[in-house]
Amino acid sequence: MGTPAFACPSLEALLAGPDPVVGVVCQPDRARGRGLAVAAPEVKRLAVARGLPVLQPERLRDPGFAPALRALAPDLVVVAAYGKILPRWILDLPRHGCINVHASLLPRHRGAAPIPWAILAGDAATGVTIMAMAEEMDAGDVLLARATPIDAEDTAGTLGARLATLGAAALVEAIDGLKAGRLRPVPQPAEGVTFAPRLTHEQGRLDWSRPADELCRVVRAFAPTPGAFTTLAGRILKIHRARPEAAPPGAPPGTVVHAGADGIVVAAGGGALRLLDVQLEGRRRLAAGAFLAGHPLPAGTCLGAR
RNA sequence: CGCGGGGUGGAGCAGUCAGGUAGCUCGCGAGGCUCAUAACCUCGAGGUCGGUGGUUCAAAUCCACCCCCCGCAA
Repeated sequence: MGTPAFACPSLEALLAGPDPVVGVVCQPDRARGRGLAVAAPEVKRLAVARGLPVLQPERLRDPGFAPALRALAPDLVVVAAYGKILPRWILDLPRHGCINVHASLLPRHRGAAPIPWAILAGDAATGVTIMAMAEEMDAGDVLLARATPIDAEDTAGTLGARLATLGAAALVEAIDGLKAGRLRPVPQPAEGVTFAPRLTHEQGRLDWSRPADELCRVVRAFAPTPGAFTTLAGRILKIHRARPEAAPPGAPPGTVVHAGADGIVVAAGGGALRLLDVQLEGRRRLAAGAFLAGHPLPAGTCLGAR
């Protein structure tokens, strides 16, 4: 059971393994994007390409779903970013239970958005955890965890891709371990629990009164989508890539203190943020130099005015 | 039929409303200045203005249809 791209490497890994994948469950196709075209989730596209049966219940208690899932008779259910809370009856259905691929080192960052939250928190490292699912969200016993350092250039995109791969490998390892009987579920420590709820678009708005290194983390956590943003003359300006640095003294937060091919330097609450890749609403993403060719930014221009 | 912005020399933009010589900031090439330079000055190359059709003496500009890119909202 999984829905977005994060779950695809895990599904691929299962397909490559010795155990048959009897079916795939993902969220329903949704009207999304420009023009509200109906689009299938990434996992469904992969499953369909591999000829797997796909279930897409709107609600898990839809009358047709339970019989359909039971008919697949899974011995084990693997969940990776499915997007719905599983009720008791599903957790109890497979003989070997349900295991989950979670993109953090539990008990840190329980919830829907562990990857951006790890970046926002300034964590030096994060990872994936394979756990035996319990009713409480992301609180199940840990079977296996694998860490990866968070690089200063990492974005939610790059980190997510890496964790998806790491998660797939850990999943295979965990299943092997379970079959060999050498994996023992370990309860999560009571200390160190944090929560990583879904991010709202508004949380990507850069508050220039905040320190530059914090703003830089927001940029990385929101990249590539939905993107951190500020405003320029009332229009949304997305910031795709930026770097924190020391600020010249005296410039009020949000003020452009330098603009050139080497970046647009904006004063923050502490230090300054050098904008490297930006995108004006309705326009393409551009490097600072290219952006400035058509949108001159005199020093003193203020960003983020409301 | 969700709302909206856009496609103009290699890059980014103006010009479109009030049809009539293709503009700006860069990049590129040549020359000059300079101890020197990514700086500065001069000159230059480079565009069937997304596509098709229509209106017109004349279309980047007006009309119709199509293709592509992007922001918002979900």
